Amino acid sequence: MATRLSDVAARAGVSVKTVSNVINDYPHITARTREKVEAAIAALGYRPNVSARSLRKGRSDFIALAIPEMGSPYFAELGAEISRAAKRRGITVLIDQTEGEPAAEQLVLDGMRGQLIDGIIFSPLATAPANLTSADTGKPLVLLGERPAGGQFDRVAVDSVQASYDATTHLVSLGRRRIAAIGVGGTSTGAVRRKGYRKALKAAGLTHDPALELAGTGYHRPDGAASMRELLALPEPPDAVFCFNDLLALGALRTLADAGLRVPEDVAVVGFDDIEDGRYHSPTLTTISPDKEWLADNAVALLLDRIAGNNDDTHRDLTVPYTLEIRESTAG
Amino acid sequence: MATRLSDVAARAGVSVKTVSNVINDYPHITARTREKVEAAIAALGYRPNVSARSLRKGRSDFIALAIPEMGSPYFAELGAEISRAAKRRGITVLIDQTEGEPAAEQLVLDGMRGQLIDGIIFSPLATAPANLTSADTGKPLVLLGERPAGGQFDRVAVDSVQASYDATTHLVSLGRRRIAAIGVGGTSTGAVRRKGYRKALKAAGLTHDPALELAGTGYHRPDGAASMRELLALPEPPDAVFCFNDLLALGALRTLADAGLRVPEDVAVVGFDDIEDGRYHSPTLTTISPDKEWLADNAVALLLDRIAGNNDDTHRDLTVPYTLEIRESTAG
DNA sequence: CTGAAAGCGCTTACAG
DNA sequence: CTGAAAGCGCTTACAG
Repeated sequence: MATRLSDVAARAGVSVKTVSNVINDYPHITARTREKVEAAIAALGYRPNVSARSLRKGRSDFIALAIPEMGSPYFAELGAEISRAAKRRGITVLIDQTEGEPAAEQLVLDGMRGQLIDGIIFSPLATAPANLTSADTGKPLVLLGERPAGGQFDRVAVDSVQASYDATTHLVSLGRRRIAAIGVGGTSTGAVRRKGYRKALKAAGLTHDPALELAGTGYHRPDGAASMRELLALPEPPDAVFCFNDLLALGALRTLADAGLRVPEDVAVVGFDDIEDGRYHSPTLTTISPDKEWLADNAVALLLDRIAGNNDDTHRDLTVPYTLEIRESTAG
Repeated sequence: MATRLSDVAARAGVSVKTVSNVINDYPHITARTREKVEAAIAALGYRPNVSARSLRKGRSDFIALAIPEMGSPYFAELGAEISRAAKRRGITVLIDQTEGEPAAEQLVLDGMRGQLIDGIIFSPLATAPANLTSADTGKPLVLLGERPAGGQFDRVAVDSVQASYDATTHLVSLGRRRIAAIGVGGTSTGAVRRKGYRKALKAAGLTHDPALELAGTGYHRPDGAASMRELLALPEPPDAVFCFNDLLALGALRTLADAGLRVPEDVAVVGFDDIEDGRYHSPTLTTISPDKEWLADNAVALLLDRIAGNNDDTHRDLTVPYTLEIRESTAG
């Protein structure tokens, strides 16, 4: 039915081994032999069977990317970059949507893929560090995000404390004094970014007001919109808001527009992620812009290095470069 | 090294066949045997090797989704829905980013996946119908989008002519008379949506003005922004714009904001896709909203039906339900 | 229900 | 360079 290696060999008049050598770019093939084999491959439309290859070699050249949701712009953009970075290296990426559910994340770690993948890039949301430690994937794993890896795994992440410090300090430098934060709850992202936020307030001689720190229930536009409504209902509303991601900021901007408030005159807004929406929103959104291409490229490179067998015990922790992009939402 | 089926069999004190039967939910297993086997699986942490299974069965329970780019909101949202729909049925989705490049699309069709996948859901951009016809994937294929399938393949798509007619007619009903269109160029999407646009103008007794039909170079925000700038530079600028997707519309809104024009008072804007950004933009975006979950579920169901062996010759063409969501960009 | 065996399509020592 | 053969881990007739 499907053409096999042996069919190609027969047609080219060479051994199976030689065809395999050609396909895998092994040395010691004369140009003439290579030509013959390639002609036979083309004539038969032969494609190697990856299941068979993977079964035999124990390597598939597939890696998994496990993210909470691919419909969310930050993860969509990141997934696109990681796919590209992998493709450049001849690797295919399988994307797992965990929806942030512990069970789904555990499935990923348990090797749900049935030994098909060679390694995994994992952006955890629900899984606690303790569980991560016990996760015996048996495959190399690179962590994304602020969740501390406990020195167990390689990790690639923005220095969120410093970035949040910068974002908040920017608002301080504008003369704002009642600076709120949206997204402090739940995840470790919230905790880490709040740390930088508070640090900046302290450095500016401001005390943080618990009433201005909103947790919300998630990191999406509706959560930002709802949190902003709470802030506006305060006896003394804020004159600036640092949202812990752009989606929250976009939701907050929507609430401010509905309330007829001017941005940045009445309330200045800063986000985090630099997703494309923020660059076209009215007003355009000031934000922390991590270098996503750098992130993707280094995460893939790190993983492939481990897959290739580099197992030294010094687990690497890479810090993603970022910039603060000042746009209309803070600079009228 | 890795535990195998035979290890489980040995530990459970049963035959390899019995373990396989349990794993694959075959009948005629006593509860007691099943328990023993499941205990052994749990104790050993056994996971079936999908490469071996796929090699033997000729089926992997993997399908591919080939889209131009996963970083683009519409495709990101659609990909998320398709992943979910597939997961519900025990199927895993591999996502291929073609970047709309002919070579990449051809690779997909040539079965680059090396017979790993059971079928493919394909959203073509560059590949012409003629090439599609000749594509001998050897696997079931479901087409997405307006590109006519020529009766060759199953297809799931919005009735873009009708939807564009509705969008344009909505602008007419607002009393607008100089209604521009952005995105008429290049792709078959542009051609089809222009058809509906012109039809609506004609039905309203308006003639279409070539100066108001902008092709642009793509379907992203910058393209929409640039096209809108061209329209504003016209001696007689439009009083409404139908953008052939939301990204174009969001770019156009940005240009209008920069120009100090009011939406919808000066210019009304309609998009197509209903991506989440449009629901939070200021102003919120009126748009054609296809039922993405319906689309995803039916595309997956159609493909799995073919994979299961339904090969009747009546190729199916499913029409995705949609609504016109009227928001601030047309209803002040 | 069980057990022994073949075979899916590769890669890889092995002997030449 | 070639050729013959083993084996990756499954599933599946086959005989019982």
